[in-house]
Amino acid sequence: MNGHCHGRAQSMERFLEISLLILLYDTKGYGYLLMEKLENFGFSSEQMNIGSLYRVLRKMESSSLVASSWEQGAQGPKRRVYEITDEGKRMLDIWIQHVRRRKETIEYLLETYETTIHDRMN
Amino acid sequence: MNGHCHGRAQSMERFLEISLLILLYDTKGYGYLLMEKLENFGFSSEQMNIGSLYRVLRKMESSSLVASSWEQGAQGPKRRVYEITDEGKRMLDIWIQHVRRRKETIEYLLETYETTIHDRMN
DNA sequence: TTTACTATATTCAACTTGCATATAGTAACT
DNA sequence: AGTTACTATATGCAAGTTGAATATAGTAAA
Repeated sequence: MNGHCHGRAQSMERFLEISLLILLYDTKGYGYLLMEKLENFGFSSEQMNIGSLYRVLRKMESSSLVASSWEQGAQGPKRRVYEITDEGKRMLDIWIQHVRRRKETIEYLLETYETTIHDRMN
Repeated sequence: MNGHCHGRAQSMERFLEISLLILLYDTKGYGYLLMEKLENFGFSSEQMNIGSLYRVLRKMESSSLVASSWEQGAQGPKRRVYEITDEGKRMLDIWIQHVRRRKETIEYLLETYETTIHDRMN
């Protein structure tokens, strides 16, 4: 039910979804691997929990942002491998615009903070 | 229980708390007024709900980030007026560092997105 | 006395999250 | 064959967060 105009604008989950869509834009990926790649996006394996990752991937599949299939890796159990869909690309495009606005907001906040503190120092 | 090392790193609520501390750094303020000022920080009065604002202000008082007192305005009912505490300033200082890191993460995400999309275009 | 506005606060249902746990295949060692 | 370790996916539950609606109440003008 979370289109681009409804629901919470930018929760951690939304940020996670966006990161995953970017990672999957290039190449397919499965949970455990994506987990590692997510570190670059600020989801360190300490604070990021694997259960949430699998949950959000299933949710993204149910809303057709990604599609999955089972693949046998070199060793270990089968992997559920995800790839991005056209709908996923379309949604990423929309969500990225929100991220840009969020970036501006953060910049405004930091500037305001620095101005406020600086004025206090003098 | 949310010190600077525990709990969710940057929910909307945390972002709201930081914005409020910055607003209160300069001058005292009360709920209804702060509501308007928050627009600059990306909390538009449409999407921002006043109930959440009052809730978070009370919570911030209970954790000693702000202190409140009742004041009679020019007209209308009394206002609960908040001011920042030393503890609030200390916490803001810590949280701002998190925001800076978050800004970097967002920049990384946007750069990665643009690179990914650009590569696809050629 | 009714309507509108300012102002604060609470309730409730729905959703989100972290943590723990369950399940299970592979692989190495004994 | 049994144990341990590792890879991999998934679910259950308690606690926390949120949005929307509602409650309360003072002021002020019609």
